[in-house]
Amino acid sequence: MAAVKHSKQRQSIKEYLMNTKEHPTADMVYTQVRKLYPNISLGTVYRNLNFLVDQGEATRLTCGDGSERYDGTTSPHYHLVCSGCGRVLDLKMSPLDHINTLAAAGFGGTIEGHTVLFHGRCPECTDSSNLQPVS
Amino acid sequence: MAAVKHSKQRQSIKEYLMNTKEHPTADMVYTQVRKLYPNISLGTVYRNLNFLVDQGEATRLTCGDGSERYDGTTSPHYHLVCSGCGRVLDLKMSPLDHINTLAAAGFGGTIEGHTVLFHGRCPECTDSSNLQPVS
DNA sequence: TTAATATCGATAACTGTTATTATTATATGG
DNA sequence: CCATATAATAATAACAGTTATCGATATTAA
Repeated sequence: MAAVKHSKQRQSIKEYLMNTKEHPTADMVYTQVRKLYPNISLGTVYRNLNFLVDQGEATRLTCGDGSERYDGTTSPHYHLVCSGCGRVLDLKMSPLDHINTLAAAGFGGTIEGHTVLFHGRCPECTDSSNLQPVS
Repeated sequence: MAAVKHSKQRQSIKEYLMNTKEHPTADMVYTQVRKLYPNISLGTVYRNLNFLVDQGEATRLTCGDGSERYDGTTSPHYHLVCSGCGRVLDLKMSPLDHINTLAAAGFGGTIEGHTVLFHGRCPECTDSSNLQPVS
């Protein structure tokens, strides 16, 4: 049954995830939550991020930049990775359900879902031609 | 200028990539190419895979399964990751150019491209309900 | 053939993540 | 309110994938 117990650390990680639009990596979560709980361990951050994803309370994003990112918004939406500053932004567009049908056409198997990642430049980097990562 | 020199190892890696539909990881490439060049180093495999990607002669696929995969087919197409056997398969569907326009609508930045990864079950795993990875 | 240097093989180093373990915090029943 | 059981923690070791280093080797051009 594995009874779940509450912990301040997990709560803090969850609240940070739900209130940020940063799509943070585990290390970014660690940096933030350490401000409230200076003794928190990076292992605790990873363990709880995995826990939250398993519970469906967070989503893991694989953006191909070396480390996984986490998103407290679990409703389906798409992301853009900015080639200027490296940030990951939410895009306001409806779910592309029809592309599953397109993928299934002529394919003998089963399509269960998809992930889409757009790449390009965020509004700031489009305007300024900024090429540097944000600090 | 960095003059490029030919090497049997690189040639062998390139030929394997172009002739397989496996979407192999670096380690899978290493295993294969070692049959022809038993002394090849894993570092050489990584160096040349990166080289080929940089030259536009191969594509890197980030499938979120821990290691990068490589594809000798550089023309745009989409992939399915099978949740049964873990393989990555090509899908026969046309490029979804219109979704870049959808993403750009109401977004202040610039859309340069996208990647799509479908998840589901390959024909074999759909038929057999196989849950084990292929050997 | 020789000289210059790109590439190699071997291996160390690095990064992101997971596993281990003794200790601490949380929940529960008396 | 206290005792007990055990989930969660902090610290740290271990692990996997990848990159960097470096002396030796192979390729190219003169």
